[in-house]
Amino acid sequence: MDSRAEDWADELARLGWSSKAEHVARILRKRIAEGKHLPDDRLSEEEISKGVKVSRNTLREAFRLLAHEGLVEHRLNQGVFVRKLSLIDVVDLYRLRRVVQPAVIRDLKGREVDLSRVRAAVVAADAAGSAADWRVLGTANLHFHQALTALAGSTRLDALMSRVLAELRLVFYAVPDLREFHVAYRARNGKILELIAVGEYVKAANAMTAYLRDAERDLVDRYREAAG
Amino acid sequence: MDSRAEDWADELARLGWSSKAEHVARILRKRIAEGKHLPDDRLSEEEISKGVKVSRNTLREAFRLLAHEGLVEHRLNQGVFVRKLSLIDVVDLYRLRRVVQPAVIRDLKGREVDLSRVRAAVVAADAAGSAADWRVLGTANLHFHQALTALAGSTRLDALMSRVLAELRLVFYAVPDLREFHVAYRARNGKILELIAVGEYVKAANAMTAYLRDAERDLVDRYREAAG
DNA sequence: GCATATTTGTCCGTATGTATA
DNA sequence: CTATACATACGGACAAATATG
Repeated sequence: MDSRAEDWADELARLGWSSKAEHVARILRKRIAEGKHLPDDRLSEEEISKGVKVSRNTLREAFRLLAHEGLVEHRLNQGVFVRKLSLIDVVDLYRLRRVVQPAVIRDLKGREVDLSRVRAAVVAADAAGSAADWRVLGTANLHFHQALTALAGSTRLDALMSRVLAELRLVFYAVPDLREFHVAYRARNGKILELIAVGEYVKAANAMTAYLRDAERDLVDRYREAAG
Repeated sequence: MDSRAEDWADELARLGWSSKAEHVARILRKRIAEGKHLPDDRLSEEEISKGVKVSRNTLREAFRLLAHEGLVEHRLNQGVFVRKLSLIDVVDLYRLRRVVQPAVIRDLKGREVDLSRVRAAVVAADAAGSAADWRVLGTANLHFHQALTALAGSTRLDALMSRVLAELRLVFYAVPDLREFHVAYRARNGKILELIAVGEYVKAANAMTAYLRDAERDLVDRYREAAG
């Protein structure tokens, strides 16, 4: 995509520490999430290493990290590309979500739950409804699901869902206009939250299952007609 | 741990394909699983890069991969160490398993399932019962759970469980003698399999939940008295 | 507490192989 | 088919941090 020098400037500004490779990975992760690099874009080693001012060796370390997360793809001797997910990937992602997410809800029984973050995500989604960019709404919806799985209280599960939703965002970018899609499912998120709030965990879990099934079918259909 | 030259020879023998960094990562992953590098061992860059005959830069890429999987740990300016899991990690791992694994079983309802791989793992565990090394038995038990989650049919879920169980193996190495532990739970694996085989998915899922709860408590207790 | 040796973190130059115009 | 561009991998270099005596 773009690669003007000033484009990197602000990312470079806050050089919070960790290893340089992690830091660069974080920058790229964010840029991909924001759609600055779209699926199938090549991430040139030279261009980016110049942009973030790290050596190519260090940059390659960062690429490995992202490749491992499934955000970028290594094609041997061709470099790394922003991943373009196949239909198989979409199905796989939803299959995983249908296992994990309803289970998280079901397991809330008997525990005290703090729904504030979940509620905040729903509110944000409502607010984003009028926004021009559907990506804002899409992101809010993803936050809802992220916050929901966080209720399980496992950092590893959080990390998993974070990566799953990041991959899903790549799907969003590979499909033309998803405004309608995100709007349609926003309401259902709110319903699920309400069921949880009143302790109807089984119903909530079932609603989640149904939601995931419908969203998958919908997305698959759109994906099919978009590319192939 | 050990680092004699001939020790690397056989790993080097089959230079199956992929990038060199991936290949080195595979070797190290295997060596760690086999206990050749124990928790808290330092993995010297120079030593290993000499051993597998790759440059330090390439080795560092491999380290990043393993660090990302949680098998090794980067300590700034001290290098990478085989990860030593804390009690918090153990709890986190089991919390995740208690969400995912029973859910996988519950979702088998209405689908045709091929239990051959699961059955094979149980058989292997039985066979390993008389083996001198409890690690063989422990590995067989882990294979059982891996095969079970594979029934969900999601490659990402497989990858997740693969990493979770690899981390769990690190816990095993950090605790003195787990022979008794593994023997105790082998039987319960078999019971779960039988319940699944006759289509009693809910009972099987509950059995899995109970198993995970007991195993966690047991492991945590042993871990406590072992180190701290 | 200090000085030295060791090891990591980072970068560069370069040689080789691979894909694409 | 050749040329070009690029990724892969290597080895060397140096500063900075750490471990050791």
